[in-house]
Formats: sequence, structure tokens, C-alpha cells
Amino acid sequence: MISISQLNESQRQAVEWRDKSLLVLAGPGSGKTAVLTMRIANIIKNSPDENFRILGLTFTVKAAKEMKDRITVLLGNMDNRVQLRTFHAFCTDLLRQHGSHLNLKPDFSVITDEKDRIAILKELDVDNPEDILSRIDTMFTHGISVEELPKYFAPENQTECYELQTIFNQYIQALSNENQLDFGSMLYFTRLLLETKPRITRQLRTVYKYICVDEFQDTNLAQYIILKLLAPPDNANLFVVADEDQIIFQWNGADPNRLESLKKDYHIDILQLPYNYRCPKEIVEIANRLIKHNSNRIQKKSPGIPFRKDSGKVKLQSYENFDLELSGLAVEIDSVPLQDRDKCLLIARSNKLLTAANTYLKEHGINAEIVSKNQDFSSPILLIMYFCLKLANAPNSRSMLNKLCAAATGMNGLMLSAEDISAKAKVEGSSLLRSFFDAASESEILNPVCNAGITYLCDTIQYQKFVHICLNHFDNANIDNQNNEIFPDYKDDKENWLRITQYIEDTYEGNAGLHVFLQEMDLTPKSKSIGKDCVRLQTVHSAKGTEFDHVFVIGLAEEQFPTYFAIKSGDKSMEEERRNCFVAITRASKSLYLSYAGEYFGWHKRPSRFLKEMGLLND
DNA sequence: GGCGGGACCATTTTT
DNA sequence: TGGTCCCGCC
Repeated sequence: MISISQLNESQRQAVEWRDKSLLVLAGPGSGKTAVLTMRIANIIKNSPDENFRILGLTFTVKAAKEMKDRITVLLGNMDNRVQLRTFHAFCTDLLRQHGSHLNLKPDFSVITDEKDRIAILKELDVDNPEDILSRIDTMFTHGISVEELPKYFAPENQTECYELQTIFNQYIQALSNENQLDFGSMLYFTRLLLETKPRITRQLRTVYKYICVDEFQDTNLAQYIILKLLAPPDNANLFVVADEDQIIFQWNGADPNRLESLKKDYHIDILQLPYNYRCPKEIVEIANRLIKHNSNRIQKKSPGIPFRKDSGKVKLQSYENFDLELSGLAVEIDSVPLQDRDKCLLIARSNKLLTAANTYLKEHGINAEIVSKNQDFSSPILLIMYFCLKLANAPNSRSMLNKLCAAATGMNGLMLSAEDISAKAKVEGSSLLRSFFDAASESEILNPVCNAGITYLCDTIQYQKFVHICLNHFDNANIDNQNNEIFPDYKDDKENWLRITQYIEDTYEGNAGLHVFLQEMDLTPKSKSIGKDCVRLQTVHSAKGTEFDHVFVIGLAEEQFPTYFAIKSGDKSMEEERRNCFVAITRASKSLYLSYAGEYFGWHKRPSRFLKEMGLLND
């Protein structure tokens, strides 16, 4: 890690910034995480006798963890004055503490599965639940209240508006009744709390004297409103890091105007970190040329300056058709020594191209894996254990019992009916979970789980003991099944489980209650482990925030990248598409390989306009 | 047998 | 926006 003396002038200025709000414009590889964490550490070190805290907000769990790790190195055990959370985790913390004012119980659970949200709407007898859900999400991400809704409907559509208002209210009520929140409603309730309980808001403002936001350009309106409540513009210390050239989540509520609002609302000072420490000179140059074509950028922002003196390779290849493009790609990757394969990232704009590339590479003996994150675990056996914990936390949840039965059915030929178990529980006056354990214990593999469950989840709540016994049992049972037929995905799931458990241990110092434990489990994405000599395949969006030695971008043709949609829907979309391309090429720290074909799936395509804009192709 | 017209396909997914 | 294929009609 770098020390203050190694910082460049603008980085040092940002790190030493103290008394006013600041917007730091930080392009790819500009050292923004170092700046953020060093400033936080600096402030804490220079105020040993004070009690205020610093709140650092990020979007991804990964970013929060990365900052936390760095802060721990910088501050040691002084880091308890720093809260580093994702927006959503911060909201859940707040709602657990103060949600009772809004009739939320502190042990609410988190819905991460879209199907569960749809199910709530179905319960409400909604006609077109998928469509309504996306409208509700729009209301959530844009912070649109029921009262404001008519503004967004034409006069002749007010009936439709009224229906949506009714459903929205019912949906919120249902979440609260069932004691569960989805991602959008966390923001909704947090805003409501801060707006209607000024004493709580005031207290938060006193405690969190400094607030830092990473990747601010990704905030949706609801999050920005919450931020403004926490850090009122007239007397706040807000430290915001952003890159307007990396806004690629507009369809999820991010918006270039948000930065404009920030500048206007806060009269904020602006500082740019101009150096790019990641990309070689050639790549910085083409990235600069490309992004210059976006007209709506902050005028003051100068092009990135390459810091590194060594040169990197940029290679552009064209092929007659997609098949040949893939074979060219395979040849190129083949030339990378096996031990460097895990430093290779293949990027495509769409999953369609990515999947095709994946198949092709594997068929031609190149170890490749599509990297995607799952919100949930995937192996049935671990899911059973997990759902048991969730049912212990929400003892009356029929939907959780349904999931649990679905996961357990099939184990040793077991057949379970949630209906029967629920009826039996009623008759015997026992809990759903206990009744489930009674029914499932006839399965050989689940029997030890059931016994442990009765002791440690029903008679007493000692969830760590339950987990410990289950994992031991699974491990022992797994020894006979090297081929993993009985426990598919178990290995990955267990790795994720242990990793997240460790994180929770560190964060809560072993004092996490069951609902907090489950919250962290729910909010942390689960990843698949990837082999050592394996090339990673990612879409542009999922590759954001990563860095690789060798980056390969395929499909640089009109209507692929930029997509047909972007071309059709005009300048604003095209600018976002250009930022997508900017993000893709700036992942590379050594070499960049770009390719396009003249034909995809039987359709003739021209080379991407972005190649011309980068100066790699003539008109 | 020659033709006009329609179908085909078309993105991304932080929590 | 593309190229191509196939159907139906004259």
C-alpha cells in the first residue's frame, strides 16, 4: 500500500481535505480508494479525543469490504469509529435500530428473490404482477411517493395511476405485515424515517460528522435524497468520489444529472485526480479520444494522464464472421502462458456473445468461465440448512416453509408437503420448523440436521452450533461422493458460506444475532470459484471496478456494441453506450485486444463507430 | 415462375 | 437498420 509521501499533488490535496464538502473526479486507475481510505484514516488519527464517526457508503459489498480492509491496516483497532457500509446495509442497520417508529420489527428479513416479490403481488390479486413490480421499482429508485405519482401520468391515465397508488400502498403494507423488506423498500422506509423522525435524523448528523461516498455517479435518486437528509447541504461535510465517464447503470436509476444536482445543491468544491496509474499510455490515449465524443461532460475535467511510462499492446483484429472472430480470439488466448490465464478478462457487451465465446473456448481446450454473481446459494443441501435458519428467524413464514420443503424434497426420496407440515404444526401446537424436522428426519442424510435443529433452533436458539453440526455432517457425507452428484455446487457454496461468516465475525466481533447474520448472508452476493488457469468472461457491466493484465473485447460492431437499442434510442443512450466502451477498455493494465466481425448470426454488421472514435479505424 | 411482403433478431442487472 | 428465406398470390 502507498503512503502519503508517495501521493501526487492532487491526491495529497484530497487526502488532506477537511472542512468543506468535496467532489473528487476520479477516472479509472486514479487511486480513488487509496485517497478515500487515507483521508478517513487521517481524520480519525487527528481527532483522538473526539467521538464523532465517519460513514463511508459504497454500492457494492466488494467495495465496502476492500475499503474496510484498507482502513483496518491504516488504523488498527481505532477503526471502530469508521462505518463502512453499502447503502442498503446502512439502511437495514438504521431500520433495525429505529424501524419500530414505522411499525417495523427489528428482526425483519430481506427478500432477495424476485419470485417472492411477485408472490406478494399475486396474493394481492394483481393482474400483471411483473409489470406492476417494475413500476413499483421505478417508484422506489426514483423516490417517487404515492402523492407525487399523478404528476407522472397523463390526465387521461389517472385511473391507471390511482390503481398503482393503491397497489403500492398495499405492497408496502404487506411487506411490513410479513416483516420483510426488499431492496427498494429499504430506501423507502429509511427516507420515511429520516423525514418524519427529526430527532433521529439530528442524532445521525451529529454522530456522522463526515460522510464519504464511493462511486457517487451510481446513486439513484432515492439514495441521493437519503444522502441529503443525512448531510444537509448548508452544513455538511460530504466527500464524494465520482467518475461521470463510468455511469453505465442509467436503467437502474443512475443519472448524469445527479452530479449536476450535487454541484448545485452543495456548491461543492471540485478536485480532479488526473493520473491513470492502471493503463499504459496507448490505452489512456484511445480512451481519451473515445470519451471526448460525449458532449455532456463536466467541462473542467481534463483528459486522463498516463502515469506509467512502460508501453502496452493494443491490437485490433477484424474477421469475416463471428465464428472466425472466436477462432481468432482462441488463438490469441492460446498464446498467453497458462500461468497468466487468470489475469485475462474477456469482455462482451451482451451475454449472448459471452455465452457463445464460452462454449467455443471450452470446445477448443481453453479453460474459461463466465463470472456472474448469485444472490442466493445454489446447492440443495446448503439451502436446506440456510432455509432452516431463515424459518427459525421468521417462525410463521409459510413461504419459507414452502422453500424449505421444495429444497428437501428429493433427498433420499423424501416427499414433503408444506400443507401437511403446516396442518400438523397447527394440530400439535408446535412451530412450523419443529414440525418440518419431525417430517424430514426420516431421510438419512437430513436426520442429523433435524436432530441438531430441534436442539439448537427450536429448544434453544444457538444457530452457530446448528451450522457447525450441519457442515461437519455434510463434509463427512461428502467424502463418499467425490463426484459431487448428491451435493452439486456444495463446494462453492461452502466457500462462500465460510467467507461471509468470517466477514460477519470480523464486523460484529462474534455478537451477530440470527437476524443480523441472515441479513449479511442475504445482502452478500455469492460467487463461484474459478480455476487457476482459467480465463474469465464478463459483461461490461459486471466488469466495472475490476482490473486485469490482459483484456479482450469482442463484438465491436454496430448493433452489438453499440447495441441496436442504443442506436435506436438516440444521443443519451449512445453516450451511455460510449461509457460502456470506455469502462471496458480501461480495465486493462497491460494489453488490450479488440475484435469485430462483419457478420453476426446471419446479419451483416459494420465495424463499431467506437473504433473510429478511438482512432483505430479510418472512416 | 416471378413478385411482394412479412418474419426473423435486437442489453445491461451494483443491492 | 440490415440480408435472406419462405409463403401466398397472380
